[in-house]
Amino acid sequence: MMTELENYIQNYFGVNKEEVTKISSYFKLLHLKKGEFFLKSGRYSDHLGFMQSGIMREFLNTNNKEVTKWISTKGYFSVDLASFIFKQPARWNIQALTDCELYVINQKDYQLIGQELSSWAVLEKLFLTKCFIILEERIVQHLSMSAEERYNQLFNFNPELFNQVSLQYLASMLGITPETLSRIRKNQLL
Amino acid sequence: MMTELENYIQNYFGVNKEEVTKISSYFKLLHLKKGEFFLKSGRYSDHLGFMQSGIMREFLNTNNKEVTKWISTKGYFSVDLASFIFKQPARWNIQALTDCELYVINQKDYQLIGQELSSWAVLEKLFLTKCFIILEERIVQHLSMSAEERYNQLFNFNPELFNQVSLQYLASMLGITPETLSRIRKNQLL
DNA sequence: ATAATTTCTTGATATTTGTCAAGCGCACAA
DNA sequence: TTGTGCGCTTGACAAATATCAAGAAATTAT
Repeated sequence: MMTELENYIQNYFGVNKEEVTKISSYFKLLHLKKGEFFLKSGRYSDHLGFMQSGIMREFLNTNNKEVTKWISTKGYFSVDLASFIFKQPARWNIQALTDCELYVINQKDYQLIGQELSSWAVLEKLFLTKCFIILEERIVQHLSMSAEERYNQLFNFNPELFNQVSLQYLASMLGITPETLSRIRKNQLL
Repeated sequence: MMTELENYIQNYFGVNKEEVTKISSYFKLLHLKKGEFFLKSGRYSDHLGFMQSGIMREFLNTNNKEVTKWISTKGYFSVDLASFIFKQPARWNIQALTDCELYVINQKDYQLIGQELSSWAVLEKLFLTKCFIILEERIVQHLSMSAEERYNQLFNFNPELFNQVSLQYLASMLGITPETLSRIRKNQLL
């Protein structure tokens, strides 16, 4: 049976089975208990994670406010990209909201893949571009949509999230207060 | 004398002179008159541009609203990344607000660089990551800052912009109306 | 099961931001 | 010069969202 990671690489990047196996062999399975941190702000993000199961939250603290940037579920990569690539101290906290299974690769092995797999540069490019596009889409949403529209967008994209994750975190990720989210949701019922 | 592009590659990516010259030889200088489009939404973004001089605006139209994503000046790359990398129709319009000088490279030559320069994969990774980080920072701003705070951030980062670019575009880029920007600026004087 | 704690909802109110309409000022053209 | 148009500002008002406080609901711990 294939892991989520293998599925992802094969489907998203269109890589053949052999290479998929090769790539995924560099990753190791990591279990995180609910509440544990995959990364703490200020540390170095020296592992790239890919989520097999569970839910994680990426957030930071800034002028007394906690900002949730993203909720990751099955099929997402999890890393502080700036820290991982540029070897700076991490800005983000990444915490498990439930027990999680992650496939992780460390910096060193990540470098190794690049040396051993000629096709890796292309995959890496696609991966980074995808990360960029996701953020770009969110910027557009903030520049052109109301809180309610952003909520609908997120809800339609991933309704289950709202049963699995504390609403305060989703509110923060949408850039609104929990009270406003509560009222928007009430509105949607009418 | 070095071009902005060569400066950028050398300083930002820490590449030696020889490689810098090699890389920049793939780029060709392109002149754009004020008002001309470097890219139109729906077309394919088959050129990556690097700005030597002038100002360009990246925007799209969505439900009767024009959204300005970014104003590019000297030292910025200009491209619809999703279109350039994934070969999709472009989402963004890129238009010259003033006469512009761009160093451009087409898809084919871009591929070639990768094949001829072993170090290219690393540079590409850094480039894409930088693009990502810029957007990530903007997301954080929208999740945690008021319109006025975002204005101050942008103004402190690049005050000249407000003398060179129509305020309505800067308002759009900040995610606010021109009226609100006008009032914020009035406030700042007191 | 019960108590304790946290999260969610609701109401009242304040603040921020948007909308619409009018007027001002500057640039450019006839 | 004198319009003409466009972008910017201002005012009055409306809508969206935040804040604060209280209570209800859900979750967690004892």
